[in-house]
Amino acid sequence: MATSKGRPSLQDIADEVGVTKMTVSRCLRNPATVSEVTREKIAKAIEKIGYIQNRAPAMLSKASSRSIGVLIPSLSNQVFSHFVQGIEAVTNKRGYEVLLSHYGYNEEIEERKIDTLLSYHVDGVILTSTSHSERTLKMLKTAGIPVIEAMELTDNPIDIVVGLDHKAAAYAATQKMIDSGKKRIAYFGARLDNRTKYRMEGYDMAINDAGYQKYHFLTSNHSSFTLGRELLDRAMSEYSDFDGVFCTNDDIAIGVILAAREKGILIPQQLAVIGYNALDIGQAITPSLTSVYTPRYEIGERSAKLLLDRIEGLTIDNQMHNLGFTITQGASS
Amino acid sequence: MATSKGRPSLQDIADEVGVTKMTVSRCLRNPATVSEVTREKIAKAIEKIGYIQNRAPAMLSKASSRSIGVLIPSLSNQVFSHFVQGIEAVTNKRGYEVLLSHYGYNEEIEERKIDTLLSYHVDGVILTSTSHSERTLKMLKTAGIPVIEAMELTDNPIDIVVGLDHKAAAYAATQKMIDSGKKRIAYFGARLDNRTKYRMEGYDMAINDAGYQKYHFLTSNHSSFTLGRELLDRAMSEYSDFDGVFCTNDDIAIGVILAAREKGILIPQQLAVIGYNALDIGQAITPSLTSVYTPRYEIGERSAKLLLDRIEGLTIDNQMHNLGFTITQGASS
DNA sequence: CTGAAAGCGCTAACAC
DNA sequence: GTGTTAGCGCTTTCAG
Repeated sequence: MATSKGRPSLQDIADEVGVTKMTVSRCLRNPATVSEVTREKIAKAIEKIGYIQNRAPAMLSKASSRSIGVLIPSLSNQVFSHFVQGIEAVTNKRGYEVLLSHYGYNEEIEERKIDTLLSYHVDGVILTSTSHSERTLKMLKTAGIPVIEAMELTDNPIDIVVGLDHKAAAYAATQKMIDSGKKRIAYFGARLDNRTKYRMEGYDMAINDAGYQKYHFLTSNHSSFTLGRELLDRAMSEYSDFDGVFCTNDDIAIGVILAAREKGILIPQQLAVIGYNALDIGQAITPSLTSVYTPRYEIGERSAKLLLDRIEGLTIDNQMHNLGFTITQGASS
Repeated sequence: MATSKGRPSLQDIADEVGVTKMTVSRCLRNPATVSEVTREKIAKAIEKIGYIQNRAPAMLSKASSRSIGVLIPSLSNQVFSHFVQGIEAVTNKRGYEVLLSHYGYNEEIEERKIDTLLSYHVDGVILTSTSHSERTLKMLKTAGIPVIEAMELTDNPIDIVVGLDHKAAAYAATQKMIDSGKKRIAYFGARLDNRTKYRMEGYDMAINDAGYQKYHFLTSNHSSFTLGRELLDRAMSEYSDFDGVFCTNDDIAIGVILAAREKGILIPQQLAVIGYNALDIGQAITPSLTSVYTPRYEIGERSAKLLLDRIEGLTIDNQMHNLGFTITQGASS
């Protein structure tokens, strides 16, 4: 009976203890259903043999895998790090595992990664975008598992959406600059993903409402600190009398502040700067950065909670969860 | 025959086409072994039905899962983002999937994550540290799969190690400062993980060899820009006449430069600063940061290559792969 | 509280 | 080029 070759199985533990693998299986999932003596013997045997769970059979039977898939666009952005921490705070507590994938803001890669996650029979998926390829949508539908779209809102959700209104946030940030008396405000954008587009729309609307002129400076390059400098140079060579910049993220905003200081431009007197996401580094520079704080940890938590609730069959009251934003006042505006 | 309830299976496609699932299975894994007519019919059926792969049976049979596990300590550090990109460049090309986990520099979490990865029957694992819990080591041994330890070197490897000599790199960086005439050089360290310790040892050795005095300023907080400022304040209140700082990472170094500039300290004349990792932001500030470039992308590539080679049964010539470092000369030293 | 049997979906090995 | 059979390791169901 003892298999004893290759990776240990429940049978190996059962043999060691002198019961059937069924008893061991029960003991692992619900210790209370096994007598205390047996339970202790099994625990010792598992320790001794070094048993490692095997998820394959559970996946094969229609049983749930107690794991969820999470897709993030980038591995080097604190925003998504906080987001995942929020998710894991919930999954840890409720006994689920997270399978993590990143797709570099690329819909095709997203599609491939989702394919892989589904092949592992995840019980649900959390996505960090609201636009997906046709095949992605079809696969998710075929899989028939709950899906959360997180970070941004949409009128056309797959199912549940948890995020914030980036357009409104950008509107508020731009309006704040307008209120402070700035009249020639530029928008610096990088990497043309959805959220950047929403932010630009918010900026556009605020500028329009004020009756001012729009100035877009965009690049499809990945955002970075040096990009802020480049965009500032470009903007200044085309128009010299800006008095404000709303940047699509903090990295660019920091780059702008650093470059502006070198050029002797006074911030915020000559040029007000507002960023987006309110990352730590904004507090390390002088002047400290005014930014839009996005509650990504909370978005992660809420997303996971709703997903697990739905997986476990609870009914969700509403589909759209807007977790808002706040503007953190720095000295740069 | 038609199952048609729940997720589509190979049988559903087989029924649609009028062959057995065996033919479909062959067609998926090795299209050349199936007639062209059948192949096309199967492709259409898969498209129509929306078949999603199921990895569970393959895992159950002793077949390889064609996936590897990768453990990284942090989700918000460009270093590991580059590292994973290097890995995926190789796995994509060779048809493997990556299962990603992060453990926040915590050995216990690493242990749990490895447990999970093994439960998915990954064919191999890439770790980003060389110190692991007893149980981690036992599990990896029991699983009997190839393991790579990446990023740092060790005398006591599990199997293959790919990385660089952080102590030597730190020694070189410190020596460079000494060569430039600096005599009172401090070390700023955060989060006391292995690599930070190696860097401190390199610093210590260089300072000792020069016959100078060591000055350690450490904190176990997570590294960040604001930390650089705090460490500088602490250092200056205890000793006022530093002329150089070697920082355990670029974030801290940037924080130091920004704070020093505010205090009117001239860099590098009054205070030379050297960082570690040579991230993009070091080029965005003035003065640009001198730093130690670590070839993490290449480490990722090499790690993946060696792991897949070993998985596929090739013999690996040597266990220790030192990929070196270079010092990028900025204006801060 | 514990055991026995069936089956999840796929693939390796062997026919034909 | 395609079909048949057996079995991976666990859980579900039904007995005892």
